Amino acid sequence: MNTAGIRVRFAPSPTGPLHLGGVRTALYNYLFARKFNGSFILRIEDTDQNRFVPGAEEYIIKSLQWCGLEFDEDVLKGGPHAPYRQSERSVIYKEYIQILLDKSHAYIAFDTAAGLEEARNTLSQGHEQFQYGNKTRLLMKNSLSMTADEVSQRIERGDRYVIRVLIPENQTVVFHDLIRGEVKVHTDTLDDKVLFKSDGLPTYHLANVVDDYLMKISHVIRGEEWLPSAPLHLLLYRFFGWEDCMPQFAHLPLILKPDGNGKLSKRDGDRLGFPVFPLEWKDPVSNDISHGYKEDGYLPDAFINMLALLGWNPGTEQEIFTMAELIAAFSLDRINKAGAKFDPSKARWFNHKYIQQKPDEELYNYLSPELIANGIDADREHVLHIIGLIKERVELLSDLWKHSVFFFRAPESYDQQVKQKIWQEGTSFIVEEFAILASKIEPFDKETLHQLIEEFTTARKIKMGQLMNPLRLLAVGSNQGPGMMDIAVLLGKEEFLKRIYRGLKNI
RNA sequence: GGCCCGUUCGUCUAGUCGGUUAGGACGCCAGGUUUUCAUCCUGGAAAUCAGGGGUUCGAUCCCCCUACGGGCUACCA
Repeated sequence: MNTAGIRVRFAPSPTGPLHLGGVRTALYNYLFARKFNGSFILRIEDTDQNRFVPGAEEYIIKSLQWCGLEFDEDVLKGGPHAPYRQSERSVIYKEYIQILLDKSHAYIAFDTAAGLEEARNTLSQGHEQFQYGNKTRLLMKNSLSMTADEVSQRIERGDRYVIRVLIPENQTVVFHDLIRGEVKVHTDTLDDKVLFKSDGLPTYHLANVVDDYLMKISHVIRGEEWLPSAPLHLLLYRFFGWEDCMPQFAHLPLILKPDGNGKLSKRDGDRLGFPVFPLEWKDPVSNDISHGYKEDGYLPDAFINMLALLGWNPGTEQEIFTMAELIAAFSLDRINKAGAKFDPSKARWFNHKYIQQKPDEELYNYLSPELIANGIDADREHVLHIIGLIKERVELLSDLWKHSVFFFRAPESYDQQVKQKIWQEGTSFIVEEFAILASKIEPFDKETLHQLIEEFTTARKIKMGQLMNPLRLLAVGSNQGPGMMDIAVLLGKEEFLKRIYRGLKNI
């Protein structure tokens, strides 16, 4: 493969929040670009004003930023092929659609919505659906079926019209997809797609071909939903005479819902309780809030790692990758053909792994705001210590607080199920005896405490658990947490004993 | 309906020159470590490679058909 001048683009439509699949498409483009020292470009495909959603573009940019996918050219920083928002490039498309018109590869069509509806009703024969194409185009109201005079008259009087591609008859379009190999389609099954809408803006098909050409895109890496229209795009390159510099195509498999079949959608996340969006999204119309990976406590590198392996694999047994490792290992030919069902529990596993690896200092940044929000003013060193003890058991960053709260607050209730299991005749007495001895030790550190516990349990002929479990229940309120001695030491002698006595009274 | 794409453990996948006890990971189960819960360690169950035909001494791997699943089929991307 020629790797000189690699340029790829991520081209979302700002019609709402970017979901998992979109992020993965962006990621694969990014990985591919970085691997070959190419350029990664963001192009906003906002040619449909009806579907414009305020805030969506900002959301997309912020999401990708959070993921660590930085663009070389985009709407904010510009670049040699600005503007990068298609709504700002409308003059360009007008110029190019005219070329197609002049070469008779496109034609003007006046059909109204009602007219098309009628055609769909009357021209569908049996099981065959109406298709605006070689069999029907002469029956419709367009520059092919009308005289030139009639056409110009209609235009002059202000009739609205669209411009359709004129699909050639009886040809086979063949192209090579980098993931799927050779794909062949007969032109008679293609319809005369609208290239230019009556509102003066192009449709995706025209805009993406013109822009990819103008922006010197070398590879188009996009979702499988575009595969059926790829032959049309190839035809457009041919009509423009750009076939020799046409980008190579790679159509990615879809991400499917975890249960059943079909494309993953926002609904599945709500239904099964996992986020499908990188960042939280508040719908500007309904005000509905959708969960985001960030807000739910996922680390961006874990999220990216998980996504990278959903549909691609390195051919080795490595599963944990830094971005640099992903860039080094990535290749398009190791992308799977079949769709991948999304597995939320694997996403959690990745996050768990990443949290375990994270330095305590970094985790501190996530826990500290939560402490402040809960009105806790704790010494940084102290908190760092706690994080070191609990991090191996937290799956989500948002669990950091849940797993450490008892270090900052004495329990208000005691798990009665646990009590039933561990509290025996004489437990209160043992605990009280122990508390008296513990109050005398100095220093109150792990070693000294350990020694005391050894001596105490040996002398009383009891098992360690008979002492430790009740202590834990009184100090923590349940059967959770790191080693009991670590907890006691971190709490400090005074607080520890206070909890013991208070607990004995209230349990 | 038409066109296109796909099909290896429940899930993500390895397997790319046809000969493997079909490997790994998540999840699940069991055991061990531990003062608890987790972590961690060990082990286990789990795929007649969608089905049927070929080609071949031999097919997960090559060819064909069928089934099933998915995508597309807008003046949306």
